[in-house]
Amino acid sequence: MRAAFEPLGFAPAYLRVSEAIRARILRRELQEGEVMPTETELARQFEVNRSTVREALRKLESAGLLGRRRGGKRLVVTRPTRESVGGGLSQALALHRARVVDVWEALQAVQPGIAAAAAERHSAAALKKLEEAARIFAARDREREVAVADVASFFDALGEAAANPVFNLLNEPLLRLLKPSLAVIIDRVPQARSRIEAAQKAIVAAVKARDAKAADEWMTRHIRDFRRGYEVAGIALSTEVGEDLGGAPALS
Amino acid sequence: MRAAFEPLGFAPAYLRVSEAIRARILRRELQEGEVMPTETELARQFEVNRSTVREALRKLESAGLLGRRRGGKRLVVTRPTRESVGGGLSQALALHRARVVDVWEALQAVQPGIAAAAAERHSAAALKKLEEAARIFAARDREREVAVADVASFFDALGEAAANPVFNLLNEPLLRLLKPSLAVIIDRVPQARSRIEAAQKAIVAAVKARDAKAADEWMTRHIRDFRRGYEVAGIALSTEVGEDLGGAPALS
DNA sequence: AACATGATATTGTCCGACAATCAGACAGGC
DNA sequence: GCCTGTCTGATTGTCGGACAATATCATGTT
Repeated sequence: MRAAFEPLGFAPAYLRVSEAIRARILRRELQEGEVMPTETELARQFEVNRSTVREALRKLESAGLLGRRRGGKRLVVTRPTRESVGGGLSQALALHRARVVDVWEALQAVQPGIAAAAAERHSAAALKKLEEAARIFAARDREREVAVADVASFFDALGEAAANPVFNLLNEPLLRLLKPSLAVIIDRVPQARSRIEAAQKAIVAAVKARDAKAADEWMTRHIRDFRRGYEVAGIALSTEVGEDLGGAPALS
Repeated sequence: MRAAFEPLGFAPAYLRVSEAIRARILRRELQEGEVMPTETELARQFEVNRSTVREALRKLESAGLLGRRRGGKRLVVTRPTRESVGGGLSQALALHRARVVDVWEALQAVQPGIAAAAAERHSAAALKKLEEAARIFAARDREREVAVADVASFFDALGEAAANPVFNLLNEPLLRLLKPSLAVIIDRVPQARSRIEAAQKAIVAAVKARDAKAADEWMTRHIRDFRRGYEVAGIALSTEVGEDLGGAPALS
């Protein structure tokens, strides 16, 4: 009995519908921004009930392939945003019991490469944004948790400067998971702000000078510093990263 | 007119239901493996119609938080698999017009770190799997596209050896996107197999010796070799990675 | 204990209905 | 000309009920 039979794949209608639409989106037959036909029309075309269509649409919606304009009613073809992808990924990581040290390690692996890439091929506009991000963090020295968001912005800007969508998408979830613990660090470690500021300045300089090697090294040091931060702040490296549940339950 | 008004956030019922369930899963009040109440029961508890509940469930299903056992009817709480997360991410990357060079660059950034981590703290079992993966690739010298899957397995095994869920989840989508072009390389570049084999051997040795630095370096070289492969195989680095649409439309 | 059997529960799908509201047209007032 | 109010139609969100197919479970049989 060498070859056991696969259960023959009957998929329920709502899945087949959603796959059909998904395929057309990925094949770019449905372009980004295009408004979808109405539910009734889709039901007519697929020859299924509207309820069935709606179930299919919900799947695509939460995959980030369909969305709607602010306050809009009709669905439009969308390409998954950093947020939607990042949300899914960080949620998954939370459930996989990822620890801060795991996230840190990933950052350690990824960020230097991003910095190097950014140094090599940033555009003028991207550089401007990066400098701006660094400036903002440096300026608002007295604010509270806004600083955390500013740090994230810096990494984001760097990711954009690297002009690599892969980096951009990978960045988002890591930063999201980093934020809570970073907030603690900034609260508890007095010198954290100045160290971060210094690192950002150095990185910006390296990027500006298109010195990939220097950018890489500074970033490596920067991330290593975070680890020191954890220790000084008394955050156990084996703490599990928890999803900030209750985050933005989607706006109609 | 300093403060513009936020649109007040009314969310439709199916979203509120899905968020409610999601929150309880993330908060671990619903444990992995637990079977969900029936749709009718949920409808009763939330005081909405069953259709509404179903739409909510479809969302969670495609987020990978709910799934069902092989041929099962009831939904069970699941934690997103590598495949489900990877599918979403690689799909997003395809739509973001990521190019092979982008994916390659990300690999270049991530893999050496993974190799180093694997060297530092692999378990005996993980090492065994890694060696096994390398052995399989080396052995099946005459097979066709299975080789590609074997390469992926090697990276997978390495990711597992690194014992970091973040690495594991990041790995998956990158490998998935790499596969098609890797197949072309193996087809067109005669020496590709032996070079990969050699690199794998070296990496395994470094990991076994718990020599993080060597593992890092060999992996760096290994990935760089892929780039050479692209050039020799005549694959333009600016080729867009395309999702293999039609892949496993989900099995009932 | 393993297995066949039948009753029950549950999902997948359909139909039809209605309120809310979004989009666009249209008219009136400043 | 631009803003406001009003109207109409189209579309979504939600509901209730229905039914076939089948997974689940308790039961009885060997």
